Amino acid sequence: MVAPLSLGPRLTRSFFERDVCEVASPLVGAVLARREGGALLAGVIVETEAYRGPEDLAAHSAGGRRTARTEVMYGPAGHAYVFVVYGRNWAFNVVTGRPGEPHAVLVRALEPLVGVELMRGRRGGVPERLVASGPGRLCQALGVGRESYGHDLCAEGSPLSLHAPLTHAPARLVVATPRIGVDYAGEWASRPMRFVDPASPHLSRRVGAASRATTERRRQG
DNA sequence: GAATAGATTGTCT
DNA sequence: GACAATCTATTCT
Repeated sequence: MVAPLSLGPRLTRSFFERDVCEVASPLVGAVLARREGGALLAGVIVETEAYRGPEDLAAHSAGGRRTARTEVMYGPAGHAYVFVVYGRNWAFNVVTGRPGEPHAVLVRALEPLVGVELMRGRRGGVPERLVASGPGRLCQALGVGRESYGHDLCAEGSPLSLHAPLTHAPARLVVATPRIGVDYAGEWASRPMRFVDPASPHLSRRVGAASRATTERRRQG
């Protein structure tokens, strides 16, 4: 009997209270976990995007827009912002910064780590590299939906949680690129606010060689 | 492998 | 009524 894999310590509120890019970058390599009754599902984050309302025209909180949907972004950091895109797909974000700053990090892709077969089954038996390689795909794999809206990811016992990188995992390369699907956002569309591990086969999109050369940097594991 | 079209529904005007 | 921080299948090379 193999001992269950133990996740790293849960990330604390102060981790999320920094600038949104200072959170989005080190989240690459961190672990997103969900507990469903007895089952544990988890994956290593390999792709994130930072959204910095109100000035960021790509953010739902652009221009200080404050509605029932965006409300949680105006609250304290470390809470889940979940929304629907294109009718059928859910997307999972973490609120960052200080209360009143409507910032959030979109988690776009995971490397399945725990509960892989359960997640794969939910995704129609697709190859593992497609199990959580996109915002909608990872929500489907983890069973994240509207009921996760506003959950406090830092609270002890919360079914959704974020954890520090596994201690024995090798350091990951983190590359910044423009964000996906925000062409309507003017100059904000080209800003390097998407953070990926370019070596991962689990990304929603591969990273081009050009952006790799200009923006890559090493991060402590 | 790359490009394209269609699906489908919550949210906001 | 229009649109969207996407996904999938299909149709090309």
